[in-house]
Amino acid sequence: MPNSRGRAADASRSAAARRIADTTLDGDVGFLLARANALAMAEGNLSLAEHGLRARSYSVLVLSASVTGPTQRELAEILRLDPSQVVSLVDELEGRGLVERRPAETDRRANVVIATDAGRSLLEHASLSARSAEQRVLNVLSLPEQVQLRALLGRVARRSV
Amino acid sequence: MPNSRGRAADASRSAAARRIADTTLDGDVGFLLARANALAMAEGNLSLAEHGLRARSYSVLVLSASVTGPTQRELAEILRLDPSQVVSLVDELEGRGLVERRPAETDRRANVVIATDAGRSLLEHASLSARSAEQRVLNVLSLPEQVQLRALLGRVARRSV
DNA sequence: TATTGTTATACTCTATAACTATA
DNA sequence: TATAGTTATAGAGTATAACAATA
Repeated sequence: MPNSRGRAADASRSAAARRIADTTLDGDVGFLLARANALAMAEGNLSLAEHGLRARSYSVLVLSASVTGPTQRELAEILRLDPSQVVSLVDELEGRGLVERRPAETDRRANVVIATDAGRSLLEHASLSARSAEQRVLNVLSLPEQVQLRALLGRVARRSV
Repeated sequence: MPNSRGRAADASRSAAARRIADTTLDGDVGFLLARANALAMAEGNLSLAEHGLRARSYSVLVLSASVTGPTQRELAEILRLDPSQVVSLVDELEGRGLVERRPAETDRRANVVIATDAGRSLLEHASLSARSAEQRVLNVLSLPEQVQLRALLGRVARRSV
C-alpha cells in the first residue's frame, strides 16, 4: 500500500487511536524505547544519507578514526555486532576509500581498521549532520533534560557490560 | 561463528574496546538508544517466548484487549507499522485463537481486532513476564530515576505525533 | 585447541508496490 | 477518487554454522 504514512487522514480516528495507546502501552518502557529508537534511526539515517552513510557505517567510521584504530573483533564487541556483519561494513567503507584494513602488529590474524584522510574528512561533515539529527530528536527537551536523558540511557545501555 | 557472544574472552582487549567506546560514541544518544532498545527487546522477547509471543505480537494483543478493539488501520498507526505487517501479526494471533477479526459496524471495509477470552487470559500472564523483563532492564536505576526516564522517553517518542 | 576473519544461510524487520472491496 | 485490508517482494538487521590462517 503506497503512502501508508499519509498525514492526518482522519482526525477523529487518529484521536481514538491515541486514546488507546495512552491507556495501554504508554507506560511500557520497551515500547517507548522502540519508538524513540526508530525515530532517532530515521532522523540519523536521513541526515547521514547525504554522506553515503547509515547509522552502522557511521559508527564504524567514528571508531576507526581513533589513533590506533580498532580490530574487527573490537568493532564487533563495541557495536554488539557479529564479526560477520563487521566484514561487510568494513568492505563497503574500504571500497569507498574511507578506511583501510591493516594487519595488526601483534597478531597476524587480526586486521586493524583505520580511517583514511578521506574518511576523516568525510567524518567531520557527517558528524555535524549526526549532531543536527540528534537535536531534531531531542529538541522537545530542555538542555538539562537532554543531559539527564543521556545519563539515564547510558546507565541502562551499559547495564550488562 | 559460534558463541561470538562469549563472556570475558580477553579482559585487556575488552578494556581497550571499552576505552574507545567511552571516548567516541558514548555521548551519542542515537547509539545509546539503539543499545538500550536492543537490550530491552532481547529481555522482552526472552520473557514473552514462554507465552509464544514476541514484542510485536504482545503489543497487538495488549491493544486488542481494549473494550472495543482497534481496527487494523489503527493498530498500524499506533504501532507505526505498515498495514501489511499488521495482517500477518493478526493472522498469527487469530490462528492461535487469541484474537478475532470482526467486521467494523460503521465500515464494512474495516476489521476490528478484539482479544478472545483465551487471549485475555494469556495476556494476564504475559504482561507479568513483560513487567519483569522491563525491571531487569531498568533495575540499574532507582525508582525515581525510572519514572524520570519513562517521562523523558515518552516526550521524545511522542515528539512527532 | 582456541581465535580472527571470512563465506554462506536463514529468519525477522522494514518498506514499497499493486490488487480487491468497499466508501 | 480515496481508504481498509491483502498479497507479494526486496532490502536491512540479526543470528548461527562452517572454514582457513594463525595463535
